[in-house]
Amino acid sequence: MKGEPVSIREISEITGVSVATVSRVINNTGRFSKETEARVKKALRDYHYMPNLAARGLRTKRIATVGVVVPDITNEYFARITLQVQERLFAQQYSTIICNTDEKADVERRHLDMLLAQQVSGVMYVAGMPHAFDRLGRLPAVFIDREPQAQPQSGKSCLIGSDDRLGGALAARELLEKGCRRLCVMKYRDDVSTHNAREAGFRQAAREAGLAEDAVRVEIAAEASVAAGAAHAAGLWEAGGFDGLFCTTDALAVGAAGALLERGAAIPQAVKLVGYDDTSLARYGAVPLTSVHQSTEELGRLAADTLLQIIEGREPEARRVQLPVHLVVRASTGG
Amino acid sequence: MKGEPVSIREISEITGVSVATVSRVINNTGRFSKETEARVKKALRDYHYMPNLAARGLRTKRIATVGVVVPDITNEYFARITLQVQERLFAQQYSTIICNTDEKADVERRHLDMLLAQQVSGVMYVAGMPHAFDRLGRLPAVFIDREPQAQPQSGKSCLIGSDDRLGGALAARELLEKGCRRLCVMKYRDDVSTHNAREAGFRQAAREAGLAEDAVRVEIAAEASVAAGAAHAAGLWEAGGFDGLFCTTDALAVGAAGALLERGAAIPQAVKLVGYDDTSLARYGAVPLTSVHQSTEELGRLAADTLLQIIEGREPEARRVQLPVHLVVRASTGG
DNA sequence: ATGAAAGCGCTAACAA
DNA sequence: TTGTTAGCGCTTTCAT
Repeated sequence: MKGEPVSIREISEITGVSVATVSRVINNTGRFSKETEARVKKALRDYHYMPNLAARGLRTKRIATVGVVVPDITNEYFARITLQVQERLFAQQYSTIICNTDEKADVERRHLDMLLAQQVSGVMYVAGMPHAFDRLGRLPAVFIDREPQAQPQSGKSCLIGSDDRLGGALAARELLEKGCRRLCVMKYRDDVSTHNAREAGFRQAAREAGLAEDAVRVEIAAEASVAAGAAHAAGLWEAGGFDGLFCTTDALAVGAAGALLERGAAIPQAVKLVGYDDTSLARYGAVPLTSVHQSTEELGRLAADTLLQIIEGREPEARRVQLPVHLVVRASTGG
Repeated sequence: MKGEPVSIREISEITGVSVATVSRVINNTGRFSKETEARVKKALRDYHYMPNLAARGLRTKRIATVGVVVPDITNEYFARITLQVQERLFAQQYSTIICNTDEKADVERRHLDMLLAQQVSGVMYVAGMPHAFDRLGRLPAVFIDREPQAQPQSGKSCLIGSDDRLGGALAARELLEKGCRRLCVMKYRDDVSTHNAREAGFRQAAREAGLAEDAVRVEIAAEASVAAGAAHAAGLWEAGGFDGLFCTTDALAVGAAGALLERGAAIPQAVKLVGYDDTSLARYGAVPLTSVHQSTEELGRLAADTLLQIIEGREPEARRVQLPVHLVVRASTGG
């Protein structure tokens, strides 16, 4: 089928026009007659010409590839965003190199070095932990979801997120409305902007509903896993109990649900539970989980478009976006 | 932090040796004195030299990048394999471009063209549907999980899979052992090698246990989704019922479980259910699901190593591998 | 042990 | 409208 790839020079020889003209036709730059255009295009097709992207990249110093840095691609929520970003960029003829950091700074650093060596034209951080910024320089970058601690000063970066405070508030209001008074928040780490904002929104809503400042207990989980959720929920329950629990991630909530049921705490009768991200675990889990839904489609789409705008030198529509979220109510708060 | 990237030529000027020698030191080829080596390496470090991969790729006609083609990265099973592959390749200094095809032939074709234009040194198909082979040519390729219909003749490709017949047989034996006699298989499509093998293994085991040839009903789902599983299970149930159902994918099984419970069919008392892939949905779903477990770690690791072997001209350890699978028994078959 | 120089495929001045 | 040419950063003969 496909022997050696044919180069622009061979097309030039075949058609009898110069390589420059062939290049012009390929890139639709400069001028050329309708007639040569037709001849060249025919040859391009007949010989299955494919541009050598390495050569083009070397010459132009930019390549239609962006890096996507994500902590864990097996996390459904991240995967959905990543997929959306990839599809959107692909539609604009960009390829994406997806890099999984496992939340490890040194892995992220190596990935970034590699992306820079590839001369990628931009980097998308999906829920990126704020690590290897020094490497980024003036490279166009868009951050989805999590806010980096130190914005690279270049002014070339944007933050596309959801309204996490609102998400936390929605969770609190749901629990309060369903009669809960002894509230807990189980959040993932203490240094992740989104999870902190969820907690803050939750507490504020609780305060506004008249609860005492210290009425909301907070538990911090080092991992966003089902196992961690179970362990922490067990601890909380034995340490005195509660009637409403907000977990800043569905996986934690699923773990909590399991541990609580095991201990005889009926959901939603004895304890009501709210998760975050509205993943399939929330929909199909043992206890259908009330959860805060973020639009991954919108997030990914907007982030991809914004990154392209920065790359192409246009002014991005917005440097800081907070998309709305909504609550999906299920059995874990009584339907 | 990071200004313009420094080139090999600048390092040459800084150290006073020729670019050729710098290149030799970088790639550890040819000869050079200990002394120049030290001087060059110091400069490399001091000035944060990063090779321009486009230039290198242009010159050597090969780039340490492979494409990974996957139908749906939001599928946990595929994501786990993909992640494993990516990590393994990354450890060997290869980057991966992950391409999501959504099972669409034209999307796959465009991805493949792009990968070829990038001059990737190989392609990994994760559960690839057998489409755009004509494009592949002699490019090293490894197929994980699904068998392509037309093997590219190059002899440059391998198939790394699990023992799907065994998986089907394990499912059948479990159902039979737990007393089921009216068996159904719900499988994903009719043209996917793995799912066909699962069905075949299931039927064979049923036969060997003395069931009549036509005692196993087969239902084909066009999508591997929870919704499709629910719809087909409902149809099957109303069409006459069964007491044992094997779904070739967990998502189908989860959907089936929901639909059956809705119709008053208790699991596992009235109906026993086996899924496939042992995803988190099986572990944490409404009905803990007995499921066939494949080692995604092993699959990904082996596939990555094999692809590298082919790329680097070594003889791959095996052209056709079938890894063992095992059954994880949970409540859906009575624990 | 090291250097000079060619050239990978392409784009972008500059010329004609 | 088209052609000529330089050169992107790197590796790799071929000299020395």
